[in-house]
Amino acid sequence: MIIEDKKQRILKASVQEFAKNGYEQSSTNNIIKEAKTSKGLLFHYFQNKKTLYLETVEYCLEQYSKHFKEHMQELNPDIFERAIEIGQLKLKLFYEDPEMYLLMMDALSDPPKELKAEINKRYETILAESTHLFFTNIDTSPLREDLDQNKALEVVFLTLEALSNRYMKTYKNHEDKGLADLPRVMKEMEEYLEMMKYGVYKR
Amino acid sequence: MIIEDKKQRILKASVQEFAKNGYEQSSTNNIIKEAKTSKGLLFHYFQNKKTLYLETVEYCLEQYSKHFKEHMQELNPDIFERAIEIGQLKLKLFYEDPEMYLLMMDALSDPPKELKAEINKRYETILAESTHLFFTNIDTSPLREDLDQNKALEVVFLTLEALSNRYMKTYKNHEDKGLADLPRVMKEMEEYLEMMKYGVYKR
Amino acid sequence: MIIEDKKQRILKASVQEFAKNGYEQSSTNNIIKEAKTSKGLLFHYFQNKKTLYLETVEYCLEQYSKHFKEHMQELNPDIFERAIEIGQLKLKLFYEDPEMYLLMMDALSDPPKELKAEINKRYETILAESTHLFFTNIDTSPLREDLDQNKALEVVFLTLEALSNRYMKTYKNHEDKGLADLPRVMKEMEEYLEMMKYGVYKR
Amino acid sequence: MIIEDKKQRILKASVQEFAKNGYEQSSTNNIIKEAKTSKGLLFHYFQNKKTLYLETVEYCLEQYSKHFKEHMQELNPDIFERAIEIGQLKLKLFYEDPEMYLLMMDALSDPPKELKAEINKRYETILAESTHLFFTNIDTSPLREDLDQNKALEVVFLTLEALSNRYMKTYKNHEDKGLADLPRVMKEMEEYLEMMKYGVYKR
DNA sequence: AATGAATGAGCCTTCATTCAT
DNA sequence: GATGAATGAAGGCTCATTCAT
Repeated sequence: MIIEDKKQRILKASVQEFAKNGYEQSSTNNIIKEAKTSKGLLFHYFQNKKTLYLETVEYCLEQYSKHFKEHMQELNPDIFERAIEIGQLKLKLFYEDPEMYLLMMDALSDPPKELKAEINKRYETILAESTHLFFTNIDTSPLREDLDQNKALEVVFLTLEALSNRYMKTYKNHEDKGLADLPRVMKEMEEYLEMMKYGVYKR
Repeated sequence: MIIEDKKQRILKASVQEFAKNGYEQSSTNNIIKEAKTSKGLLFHYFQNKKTLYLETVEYCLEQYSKHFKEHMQELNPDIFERAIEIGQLKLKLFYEDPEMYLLMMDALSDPPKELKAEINKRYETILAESTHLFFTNIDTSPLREDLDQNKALEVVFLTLEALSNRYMKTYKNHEDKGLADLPRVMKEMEEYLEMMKYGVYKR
Repeated sequence: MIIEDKKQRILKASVQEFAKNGYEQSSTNNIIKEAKTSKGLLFHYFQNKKTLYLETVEYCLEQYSKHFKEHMQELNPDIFERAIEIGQLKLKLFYEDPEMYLLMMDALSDPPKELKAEINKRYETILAESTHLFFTNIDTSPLREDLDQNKALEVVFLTLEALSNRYMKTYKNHEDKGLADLPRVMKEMEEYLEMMKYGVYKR
Repeated sequence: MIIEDKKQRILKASVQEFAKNGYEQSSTNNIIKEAKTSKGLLFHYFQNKKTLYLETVEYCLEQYSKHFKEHMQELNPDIFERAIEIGQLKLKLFYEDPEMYLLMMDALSDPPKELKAEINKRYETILAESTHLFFTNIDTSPLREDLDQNKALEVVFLTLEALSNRYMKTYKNHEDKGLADLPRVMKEMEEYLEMMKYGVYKR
């Protein structure tokens, strides 16, 4: 703990810096200033910027999945209920530490091209698992029978993603970094999912 | 024409560089190398990197809206038909010059921090107009009456955006820069929109 | 006249720019912007920056000595009266066009080292003449006999110079470029010279 | 000592470069070439050119006032004796390290526009003190009673300054950088002051 | 006469990384 | 483990000057 102090501080500072500025635009100088430590030490623990980024992302992911597992209840077989539950959980985690969440998302969905190969290779299992989590053991009986079932499930997934992207972009664009109130956002999410459920047109 | 030669080449090279690397990570060195011209000339035409970026984006937007207007048919009052038409048109424009399209999108949706204010100010009208284009004179009679109508329309818009984002990301992530075949993508888009229309659950 | 229009404008703009920023720090870009003409023309009339500077200084000197001769009265044989007259005249010329005066002084007393040789060679006659003007046909009879006469005269010259330097520096340091009122400055000058007088004159 | 080696060398080289070329015209490239070190190190110690200049001037001033205090004797109450003593001391210091002295003088009397505000603020106390040193505890009894006493003292100060300016300019203009022999210059200074003396003193 | 396109050297500054202590 | 001195390549940008038109 005490011995890990400095390394921890570097990691924490890295989360902030990378989340704010992205990989290339982040500076190890800023990081050590924020972490109140020295250049040498940073490169002693993490051989180079790449490694630092990779381990920072790894650190975020560990935190994330630890919390995720803690709060994860039994999965609801109804795709919409499940989407709401997962969406709510993600929102809660985002609220707890927005920078950590943002960095993780950014790293996974739009990694620095220098590291794309490495990151993709490293996390394809995780990504697959998390997708699996969403789609597995779904009760497909309420689905319209004339639809390609995979596509039907996927459109729910897609909508959830779109909402989350939009919300995160809103957060990033605001200077004050204030968070919209959680219940309102959850409400909105449910409304949109509801429309997916039964469509927007009369039959 | 001949006189504008070099300036054009700088602009073209800028589109490529900025689309590929983003604002900060792009290098004027790369641009002049690509445009086969000199540092001095670049800064003779464009006072600084900011201006170069701004004018490059402007150039993309002009090209885009010129083509857009050319191909724009009369707007269909049915929201889904309209979404399909607009979606198809955007896809076609994207196919014609993907980098130009990407840069424009990037600049508008996630501008470099340093230029955010300027870009937002400059294009808020355009953005408003293009949103207006989507939502104006829609026949709302087929919409379910128990829904908030604005939200209903918006969810269609959101879905279209989500699909387009996903598709663009796929393009960007592929090294070979091959384009998926157009008809297939259009087909997919229609399927997803269809699900929005009547929902994914039985009634 | 009309044909010389542009050349004149370049010259005028050069006076301003060189007076404000000195030789090296001045930019031909600023000059053509101020003169509302083109790069090409500047280098057509004046082959290079050096020549431009030299001719600008020459232009100032011509203006200066033209005015000087116009207003020059018969020289008073009393060294103090003469100092006052010359001092007043210089002050008046400075008031008429401060930048022109400043540039000229600067060029002669502290030329850009690249041009030092050239300027010194070109103006040593003028400098000699102007010094001669001060010292020639002085009535030395009131001077204390125990003094080296040349030194006695020179100390008057030196005092005049010191006052003028101090005044010019004051002008340059003020942002607003306001000029102290002329009569007050002349009064001050006379007071200082008066003190000198009893030092070098018999009683 | 050993550890400060490179920083010292940069400082020394800066004194030379800035004294020779002035602030804007000096190049950090020249400085590192002279100091036989690297670009990176210069900006590691001094964040930017401004800071480098400021710290270089500071360094000169420290050296100067250290030496000044060391050699300063009790102040003579006679204004001319005091002027001679101070003049001699300054001359000696100038002889010991002309570039250092020149840079300091230049920075205080004609600072780079960009830094004028900062320098003035930083050194107004020093300037005030050094002026105070000249004028404090003067025996005014030998002064002519018909004169404004402050002006009388000031004219002595002004003369000393004028002489020193002239001498420094002579030094700067000579390519060979040879120094006129010290005793001769001191002699000359005394002669000029002597002439002043009878102007402001009673007989 | 008049324009401004075109050039490349040079400017200050930032950066990730290495290494001696 | 911990520091920060040291490096040089690369960044955006300015400059005087030339030249085709």
